[in-house]
Amino acid sequence: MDKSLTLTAQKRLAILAAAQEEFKEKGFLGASMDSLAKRAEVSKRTVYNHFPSKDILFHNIVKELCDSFSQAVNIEYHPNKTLEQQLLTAAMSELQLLGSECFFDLNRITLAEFIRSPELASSTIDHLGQQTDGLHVWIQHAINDGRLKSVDPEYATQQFLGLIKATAFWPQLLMNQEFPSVEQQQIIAEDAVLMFLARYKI
Amino acid sequence: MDKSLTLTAQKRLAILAAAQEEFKEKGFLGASMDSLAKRAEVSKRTVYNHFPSKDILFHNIVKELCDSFSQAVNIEYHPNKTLEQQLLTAAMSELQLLGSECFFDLNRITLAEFIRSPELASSTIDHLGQQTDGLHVWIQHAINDGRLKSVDPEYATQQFLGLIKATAFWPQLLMNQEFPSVEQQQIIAEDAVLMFLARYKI
DNA sequence: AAAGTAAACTACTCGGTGCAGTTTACCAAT
DNA sequence: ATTGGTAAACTGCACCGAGTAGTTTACTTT
Repeated sequence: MDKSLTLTAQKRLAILAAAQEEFKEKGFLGASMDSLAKRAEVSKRTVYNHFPSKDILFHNIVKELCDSFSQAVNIEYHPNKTLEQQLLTAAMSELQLLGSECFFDLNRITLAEFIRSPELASSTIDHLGQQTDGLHVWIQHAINDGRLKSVDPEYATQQFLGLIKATAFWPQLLMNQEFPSVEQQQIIAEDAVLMFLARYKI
Repeated sequence: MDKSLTLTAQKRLAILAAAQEEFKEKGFLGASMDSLAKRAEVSKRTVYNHFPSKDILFHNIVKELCDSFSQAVNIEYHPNKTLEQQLLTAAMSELQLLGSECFFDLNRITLAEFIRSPELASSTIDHLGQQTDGLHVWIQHAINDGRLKSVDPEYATQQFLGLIKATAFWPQLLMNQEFPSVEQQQIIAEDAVLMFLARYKI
């Protein structure tokens, strides 16, 4: 039971874990500090010793989840590889991100609040940076290299990701469909690449 | 002020309008019956005379919004028109739906709750039917007619709509970006059609 | 008489605090 | 190494003020 962790640290972890569950299940408003404390098997007073308020606890959870998948989708432009190959890699790595549990949890927790309060959204997005940045930079490079038609890279990125998320993100988030299998992911990625290049490749 | 409406009916409309605002701003949990009644300039008791509970009022709002745009996106397959032409029409009409205020309000109100509680989602979706049905039937027809590659129509529909929603729905819902102008809509629709047909046209 | 009204009221739940008493962690002295 | 002491952390409980959904009452308007 010791696990080489001071008891205080154990409690803290228990609180964070319980808070994550609670927020995930009930959202920010629905979550209750009493229920959360009970779930963590910790006195409510202890919760408040670690985190002064519900808001601060919530932001800690969000930040924790953000950091947990800081390995962004980094795609680098290689002039001597085919666009197909590079984009396919990007698509698969995006799919892996979408399928990862921590990323999904983060979205499940935050997006519901985003819809209601945009100011919360912006603060989190600032902290998160742009995980899509890699792709839109890649597109810019490909355009400069004369291999893609001139197009707003942000817009094209949205299209590409939208194509993937349409089948591998929104249905799972909104109607908890199951995440596509690896074979299905392959098809989704290939379709996205084919469609995208059919439109923009020179 | 009379407008040939019985006073009871006027109050009812005021309540529905106020409830819509309240739910839209604060979500189901955040909305308060007291605040709602004040907003409608109506006694709280009157609210409860019309709607026995908060849940029932909420479902009435959702149903009302659903019905308000019952004109679904109906696209019919015409064997002697070009696929481009038909799909473009469908895309534009989808964009018009996405841009319509009542449709957007419906989503703003419901999707946040959907993310949290899938069972609520399913009941509403049942009542809503499938606004995408038109398109997926169209795709099936085009496949049977030998003009599109064989593909799961549901999947292809998701891709097509995902392409459009990526720029004309999710950004507006989550980070309240402004809705694209008519010219931008035209571009979005054309891009979606071009990409889609480049992938699936025979 | 029917419907609407304000206001008080019930029976909660919520986030957050205060406090007395217990447990843990850690450091020093034996 | 065991002891003892101290400071910090944890506990449980009562409590606060505010706010919730929903009800009741007593009164007014139409």
